[in-house]
Amino acid sequence: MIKPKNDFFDRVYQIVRLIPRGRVTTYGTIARILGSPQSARMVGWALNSSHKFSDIPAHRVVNRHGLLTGKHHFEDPNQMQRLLQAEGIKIKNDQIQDFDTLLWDPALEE
DNA sequence: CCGATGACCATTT
DNA sequence: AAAATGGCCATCG
Repeated sequence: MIKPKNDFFDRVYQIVRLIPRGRVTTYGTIARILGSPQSARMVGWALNSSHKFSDIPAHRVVNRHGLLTGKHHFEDPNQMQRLLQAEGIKIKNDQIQDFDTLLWDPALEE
């Protein structure tokens, strides 16, 4: 059987990887899907490790307000905003516009 | 080994 | 209504 503890990390990666292009999700949303609505911090930590991975579009993951809180952790802070804009997402002052529309919730899709 | 921190969110005072 | 703290799990010193 699987190990829930290690799975936490992996599960975050799975979900982030499944984020469609032009969409964004939040730490809290992912955490809720994982089964712990308050483990959003671990989601952020998982993304921190995701830095070493290449298949983790962390730029599509933002905080509850659609604010690019983690941009500072990227190779270049501007890159996160640039990537999102490249997908058709409009950002102003690190704030995603129409965030409510772009928000992708797996629970709603599946 | 123990203490502190971390890209957050929700609840309580 | 705003501010403060708790909670979650793992990694770093």
